[in-house]
Amino acid sequence: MRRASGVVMADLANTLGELDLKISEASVLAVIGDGPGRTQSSIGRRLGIQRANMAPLVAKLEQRGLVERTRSDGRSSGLSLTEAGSAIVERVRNLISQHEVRVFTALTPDEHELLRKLLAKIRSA
Amino acid sequence: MRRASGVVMADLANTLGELDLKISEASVLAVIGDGPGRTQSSIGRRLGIQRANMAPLVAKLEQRGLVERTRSDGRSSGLSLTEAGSAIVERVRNLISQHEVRVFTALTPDEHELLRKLLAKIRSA
DNA sequence: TATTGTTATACTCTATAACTATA
DNA sequence: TATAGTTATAGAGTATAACAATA
Repeated sequence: MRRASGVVMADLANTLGELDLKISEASVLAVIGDGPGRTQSSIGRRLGIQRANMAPLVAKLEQRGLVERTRSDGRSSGLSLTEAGSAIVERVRNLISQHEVRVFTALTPDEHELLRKLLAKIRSA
Repeated sequence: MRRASGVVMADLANTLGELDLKISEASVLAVIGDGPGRTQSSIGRRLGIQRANMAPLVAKLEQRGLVERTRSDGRSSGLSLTEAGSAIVERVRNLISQHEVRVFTALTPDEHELLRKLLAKIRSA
């Protein structure tokens, strides 16, 4: 499992490198795109990224002008995509689609779907 | 996939920690147990560990008295388990069995087997 | 020329601890 | 007390480059 994951992640990392994004960064952007306004802690919990590691990650995305913070609370901000952020997320989604057909070409759609379900069972066990 | 792998590997690392072994170290010991006499480069190729990273790993196992080298070539040695090494490999195999039932408890044996096959397809694609 | 073992090095990912400010 | 953000730090895993000795 570790090695299959390694193969897939290496291809994904390579693909996203084209946009100068790490997998974790692209994931965060995608989550913000799905539903703006979440705090970085909340996004971290959803993605399994720790608070401590979200801080520099989000700071970098903000510095690149992809994400902006809107103060919601004295201690937290809701995150949303800038125009540039929305544009890059669209490109991310396209690249991920290409990546998926490339990596899962050895599997039928049914097998792909089954794999997702089996992995989800393990993740939540 | 990355996160499912993370869950499994975290449990395995924790389990093997009882023997003060990393996953990579236990893997190397198991491969040597399966067929003594291989060189460390050969073992590295089989496990996807680079030559450069095998050196300190094997040196550590040798220092712990688990592995010994038998000069085969002017530049390489065949690796085999010491008595202590054989003993620990047996404990490793038991711990891995326990780990597998624990982690794959959410899957039926058929699903477990299917998962193995799907992952193997991706690995070699 | 190619391979083995080795050292040094660096980057990523992940994890914990501790601190501040706020709820 | 609990939560959000932050900083610093440490442990793994993984990767490349370079070298000596040997095939």
